[in-house]
Amino acid sequence: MPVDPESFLPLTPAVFHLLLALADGERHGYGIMQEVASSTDGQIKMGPGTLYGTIKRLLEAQLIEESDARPDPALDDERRRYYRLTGLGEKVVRAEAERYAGVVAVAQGKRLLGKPNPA
Amino acid sequence: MPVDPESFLPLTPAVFHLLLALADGERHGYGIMQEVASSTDGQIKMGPGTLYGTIKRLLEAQLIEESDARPDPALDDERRRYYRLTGLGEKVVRAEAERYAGVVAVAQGKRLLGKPNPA
DNA sequence: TTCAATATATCCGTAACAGATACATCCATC
DNA sequence: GATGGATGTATCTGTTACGGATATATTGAA
Repeated sequence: MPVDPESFLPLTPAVFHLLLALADGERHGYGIMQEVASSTDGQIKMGPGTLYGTIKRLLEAQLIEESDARPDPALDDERRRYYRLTGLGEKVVRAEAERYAGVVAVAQGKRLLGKPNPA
Repeated sequence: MPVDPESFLPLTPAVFHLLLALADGERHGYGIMQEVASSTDGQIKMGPGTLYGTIKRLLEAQLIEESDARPDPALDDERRRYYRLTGLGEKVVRAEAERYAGVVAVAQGKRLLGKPNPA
């Protein structure tokens, strides 16, 4: 067991949201910003300072890596740099998601929330 | 509508865990520390620096207030200072809990988590 | 051609975090 | 009665993350 994903927890909100944005496929920086904003319904807006600073730290920690893969050249933009989760990054984001679920369960136990909607 | 609870969001993790610890009744500082540790299964450990600094800021923001109420004198300790949520504090912690639930739903949508356990 | 949106990147002030330190009391044990 | 660990509050301070401002350039629509 080389690295324990749990040792990265808890993640800062910026780190978690960034990893979460990459959880369903690679994206470029600006696309991460948009995904965070849209998936949180505009509640979280990551500015460029937070975005690129966090990307740099996540690259160093090897939770994400840059990708050479390019989408359909017709849709591409030369300036873009694409990133994806590493294997470790995926384990970490999953562990943090589970921690979040645990916190939500605590909040439910204290009757701050309605019971989960089994839709 | 004097103050919008949403305007406090997102809370920092320390603030959220502290408010959550008070959500089911008043506690003293040290008791908050213990509740945070036990409710998160030891994953979150709040040291005294974070604890008392955060309490001070939450008092100023009027999300919590000090309580004069004393439990059974036989079980009490003179040194303790008890805190409880204000009406605003409760609205804020509920709003943040809902935001957390939303993030968990996003993680579920990206298949990072099993479906919620309808136990 | 003009302008907003896209796209990446750095700089830096502010604020939160978190460990170290301090000090006192309570309580169980020897 | 002494000792020591847990309880309890509080401050100080170094480190770090955050986040707005700024810079620069390209794309694409009007």
